[in-house]
Amino acid sequence: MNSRNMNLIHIIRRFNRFYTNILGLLDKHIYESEFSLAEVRVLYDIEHMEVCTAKKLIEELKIDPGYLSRIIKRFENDSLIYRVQSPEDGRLYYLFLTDKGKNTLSKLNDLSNDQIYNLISRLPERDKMSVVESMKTVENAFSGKPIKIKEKITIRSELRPGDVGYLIHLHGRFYAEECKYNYMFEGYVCKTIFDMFNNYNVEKDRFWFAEANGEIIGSIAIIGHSATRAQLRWFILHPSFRGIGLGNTLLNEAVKYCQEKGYEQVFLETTDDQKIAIKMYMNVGFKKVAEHENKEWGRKLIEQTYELSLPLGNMVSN
Amino acid sequence: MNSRNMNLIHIIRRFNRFYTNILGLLDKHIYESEFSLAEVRVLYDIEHMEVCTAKKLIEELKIDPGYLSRIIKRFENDSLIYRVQSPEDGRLYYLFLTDKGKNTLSKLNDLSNDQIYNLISRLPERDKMSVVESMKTVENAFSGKPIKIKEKITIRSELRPGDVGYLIHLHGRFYAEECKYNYMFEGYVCKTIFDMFNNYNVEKDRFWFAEANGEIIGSIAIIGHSATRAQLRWFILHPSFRGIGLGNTLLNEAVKYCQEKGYEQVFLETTDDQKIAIKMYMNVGFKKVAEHENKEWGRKLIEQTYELSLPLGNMVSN
DNA sequence: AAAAATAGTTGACAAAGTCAAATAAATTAG
DNA sequence: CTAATTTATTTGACTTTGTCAACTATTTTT
Repeated sequence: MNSRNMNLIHIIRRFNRFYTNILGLLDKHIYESEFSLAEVRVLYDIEHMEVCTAKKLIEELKIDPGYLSRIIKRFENDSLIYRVQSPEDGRLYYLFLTDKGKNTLSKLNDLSNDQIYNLISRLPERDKMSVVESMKTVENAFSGKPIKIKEKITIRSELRPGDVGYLIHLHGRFYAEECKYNYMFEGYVCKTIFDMFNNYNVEKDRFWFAEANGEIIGSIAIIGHSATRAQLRWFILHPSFRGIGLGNTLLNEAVKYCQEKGYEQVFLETTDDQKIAIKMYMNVGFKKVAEHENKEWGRKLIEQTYELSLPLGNMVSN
Repeated sequence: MNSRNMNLIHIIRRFNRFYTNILGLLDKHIYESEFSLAEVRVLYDIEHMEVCTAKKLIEELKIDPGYLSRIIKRFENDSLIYRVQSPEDGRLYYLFLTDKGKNTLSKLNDLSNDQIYNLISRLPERDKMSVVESMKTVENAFSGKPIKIKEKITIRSELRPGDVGYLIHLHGRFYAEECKYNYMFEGYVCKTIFDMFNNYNVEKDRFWFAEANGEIIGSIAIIGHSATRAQLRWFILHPSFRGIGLGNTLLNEAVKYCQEKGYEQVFLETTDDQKIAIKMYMNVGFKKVAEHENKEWGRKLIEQTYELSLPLGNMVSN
């Protein structure tokens, strides 16, 4: 352990002492409630785990099984939670919050939020940003992975100022990082967006943005070209949020919209190296109808056009 | 409490849960020692306070007087500490570590250091630095010390993929928020970027990006139109980072570059509502040379052209 | 000199957490 | 198919940790 490391260690230890106090301060309201810290964490985890059993809580919270057992018993007596014995495995009991339990937790959450609000509200806006970014940095570094939690992702289809810029940013950044496209690609995306705006109409065109923590992490759009023909465009996902079904969710939203709007033909343009996206397109029924070479973006690529025919009257059948 | 704040609160709460676990992990070695966490903190504080009494420890550690009294008694029995009654005030007892106590604490410290070393040793050097910087940021913010924000901002003039997208994002977002421009403005910025890329040349064109926490929070660019004439474009600052001289820094960089490149005339286009920016432009010597009306972006605006003449041979005089 | 305040101590207690043994259901080995 | 083993949870007995109020000793205030 060299002296540089010792320096880091000292700073980290000081931070730990400091943050222990902050956490203590924030948890004080819990001491004033009828619940212990462990109990609140149990309530919280029951709410946030999809399937919750005592076993899982023991692992997650590193709590003593006997201790937990009694907490659960007390919660059940107070009808904050109820238990359902698993039909497949009689040893397991699934835990659920009752309405009363949800209510109680929600009040505790509100208190907790207030405490944190008090802590940060007096900070100038840019310091808030710095603090939050710093926390993300620490968390990412120590957990070894970018944070991704699917439940925190929201999808909205309203187009807001700044959205298309961010969309271009994502395209420029990740096509360069992953496919080695050059800067001309980002310029090309700018042009497609500009052209779109010249004909933009909320009645025929639609964007969807997936957001996590208030930041756009994915997008897709449908642009109408005629009453029956539309184009699917700008389908992209931040790499940290792939593989969790989010791409399919966006794609399905887009196709559903086409059906509802009565578009009979949807086409899209992509390049042959977008293997995963192409698989997803084909899964929902897109077929390749044309291809040609493109060298504009620093690599030799095959640009491909895919088309999806939507059966007329599909809406009626639903 | 608005939704932006709620987002911050969620991130902070997640960080708190996460860091509670980290702290728990780090404290585990203490559980394996013969001391409780409170006891270790008492030992630590006796060592680190110049003059230590029970009273001070009670205030510092927010520990129960009775509880502390017993801890001190035990420590004295184990001859980890010794007490000296104050000659001025017989109610006070000054607390000191014995050699044995110092030794014990030092071993505990070593354990603690090792734990932290394990935590950070597997991180790449860059991450270690950013973790430590982030911790300092959080600590400063919460302890009321203002964050020296300008120290955390870096300016780079290299154009990277994703940059112009983010630049468009900033324009779309903040011109809408602050000047009520409509979405067409963002489309217009896309077009200006696209046009620029069609003639982009690193020898004549240059971008500067101000970054805080790895995120772009400001930009400016110089685009050459001929050997002697250039345009200043895309000057924008995230509102949270205004008023700290950053705008002038960027503007000066841009003008300096023009001088170095031998541009004799620099012009820029803006709108009459950009009062603060215009003042900055005029401060460095820009003069209004033309104006005309523009209604494209949802408001009646006066578009203005400013021009700066750079004296020939200015470089020589330096 | 009496009353009030302060620093620390003590006893009685409650809350939080631990450990090992017990129970009940599932899985595996023979 | 039964016995042995494993797994999820529970229970009893216990320790540790932390709290509260009453107490002593000393100093400060009135």
